[in-house]
Amino acid sequence: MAKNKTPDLMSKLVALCKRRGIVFQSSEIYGGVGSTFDYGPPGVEMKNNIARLWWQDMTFRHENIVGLDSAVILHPRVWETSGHVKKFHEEFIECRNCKKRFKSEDLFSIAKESFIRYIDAHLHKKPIQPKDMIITGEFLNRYINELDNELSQHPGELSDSFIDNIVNTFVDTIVRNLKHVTCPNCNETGFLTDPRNFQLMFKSNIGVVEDESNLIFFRPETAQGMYVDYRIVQESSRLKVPFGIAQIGKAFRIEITPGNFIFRTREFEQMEMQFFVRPGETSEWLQYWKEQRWNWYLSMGASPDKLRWAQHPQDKLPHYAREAWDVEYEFPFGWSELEGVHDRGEYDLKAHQEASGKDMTYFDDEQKARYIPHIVETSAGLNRTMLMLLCDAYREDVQAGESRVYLALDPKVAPVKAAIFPLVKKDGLAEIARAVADDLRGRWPVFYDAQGSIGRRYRRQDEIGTPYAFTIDYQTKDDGTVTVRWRDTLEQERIGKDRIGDFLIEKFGRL
RNA sequence: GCGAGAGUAACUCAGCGGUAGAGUAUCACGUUGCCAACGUGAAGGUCGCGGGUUCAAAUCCCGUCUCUCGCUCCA
Repeated sequence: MAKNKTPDLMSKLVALCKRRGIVFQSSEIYGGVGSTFDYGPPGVEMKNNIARLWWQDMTFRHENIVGLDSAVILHPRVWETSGHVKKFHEEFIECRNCKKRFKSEDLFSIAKESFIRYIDAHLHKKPIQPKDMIITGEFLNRYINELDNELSQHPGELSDSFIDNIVNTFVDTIVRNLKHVTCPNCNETGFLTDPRNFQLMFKSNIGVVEDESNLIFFRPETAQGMYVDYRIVQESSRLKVPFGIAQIGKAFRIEITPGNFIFRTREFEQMEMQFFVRPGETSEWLQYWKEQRWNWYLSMGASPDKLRWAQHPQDKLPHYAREAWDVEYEFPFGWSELEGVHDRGEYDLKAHQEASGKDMTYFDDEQKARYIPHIVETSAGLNRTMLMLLCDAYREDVQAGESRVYLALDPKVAPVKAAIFPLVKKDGLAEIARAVADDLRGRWPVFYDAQGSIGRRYRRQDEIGTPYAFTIDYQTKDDGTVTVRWRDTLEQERIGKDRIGDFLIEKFGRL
C-alpha cells in the first residue's frame, strides 16, 4: 500500500467532515479515544443511505436472500470454533533497532530455514552465508559440534530423524535466547524483544462478578452469527440451497495499527452476506457475487478507474478461506480493501458441527443428497464504503474568482436531498419557502435555510453534497415557479413549485 | 508497545517572561433581487494536564496525558 501519496486530500476531507459535522473524533471533550469516530447529522444520514442501498440490493432484489440481526455477544465457544481465539491472540516479537514486527511463528520459521541452510553448508563444505548465522556463534558451535560428533560415530549420511531432532532443539534454543538472535530484517543482534501477546478481540465479562468463567468476546465479524443461526433461518423461511443470509452490524477488533480516519477503526460496521451453496458450486457463485458486488459500487457513483480486484495469494489467505478476492479502491493513501468476496468452503459449518455436536447438514431434495452447504461470503465495510464515496466525491473549483468545495455525491447517498431557500426573508418569500419545505419534509430529508446571502447558502449545501436547491423568489409570487439549482454545474432552471416532489422522484425515486 | 511530530476560541494560526490576539465560522438586528456581499453588535479561551524556576509563565525547565503519522492487522 502506497503511503501518503496525497496527504492533502485526506486532511482536507477530515477537516470538512469535522467542520460540517459529518464525522468527527468521538468523546473529544475528554481528548478522544484512539481511532473512534462519531457520525454527526449529515454523516448518519449518509451512512444509513449506504446501508439501506446495500440491504435493498441484497434482500429486496433476491428472493432467496433473507435478513438477520444476530447479537454482538455470542457464546465464547463460537470464537474458539471459528478459529478467532487462536488466530486473534498472537505472539509478536519486535526488533528494537529496526522496529520490524514479526509474528513469533514467522520469526521461528525464518530462523529454522536459516539453520537448515547453515548445517547444509557446513556438511557440504559450502560457504556459509552471513545471513544464515541467525544466532550468535557460541550457540551455533554447540550444534556444529554435535553434528560433527554424530558424523564421526556414524560416518556417511545423517539420518532424517537426527536432523529433525537437532533442528527442533535449535528452534527451542532460539525461543529461549532471543537476546542472542540476529534480526533477519536489519541483521543486528540483541534488539529482539521477548514474545508479547497481542489480544485482538475485545473481551468482557457477563454477569456482575468478574471471573474467568463468564468471559465473553465482542464479535470481530458478523458472519459467525449467521452460521450458528443458519438452520433456524433456513427452516423457518423454508429456504432451499442456494440461499443467502444478509446482516449489517457492528464488529470490534483491537487493531494493532488503526488509522487513516475511518478506514481502520476498532469499532466498525460490516455489511455481510453469507451465501449457502452446493459443494462444488462455489467457484460459479464466487464469480456471480464478484460481478454483483462490483456493480453495486458503480451504482453508487464510484469511479470505475479507481476500483479493482485483488486476489489474495494462497499463502496470505485468511484462516477460513479457500479463495479470496478483494474489491480495492484507490484511496489518497493508496489502494486499499473495501470488501472481501471469499470462498469459505465448509470450514465454518463443519467446525460448528464438530464443536457443538449439532447437525449442520442440509438435505437437498433435488439431488437426494445430504451435505454441509459450502459458503461464499461477501463482506463489505460500511465505514470504508462511506469514506470511499467521500474521497471520490470531493471536489474543488473556482466560481467567479472564489474557491468552492463540494461533494459530488450521487443523490442516492447524499445526506440532504434538497435545500429550500427564500431568495430574501422579506415580502412573504420566507413563508412560501417554509410551506414548500414542510410539504417535502417527511418524504425526503430536506433543509430550509434563510440565513445569509443566497450564495452563502448554496455553498453551505455544496459542502455536504446536497444535489438540488430550490429558491423561492419574486417570480414565484407571480407564476408559482421556483429556481432549481444544480450542485455540480450551478445551472439553473425554473419549475413549478408543485412539481418539486415529482422532480425529486424523477431524479432518484422515493426512499 | 517502539519511534517521530503536534496540543492557544468551533476552525487556521500569531504571540515565545509583563494580566489573551487576528482571520474565518457562529448568533442577533439592519441591509441584501441568484453563487462564500456589507454595516452594527454579541457570544466564545482554567493557552492539554501537573509540578518547578520567577515579583511575574501560554512563553523557561521537568514530568505526564492525549492526538496524528509510521511499524501488514485486516472489512
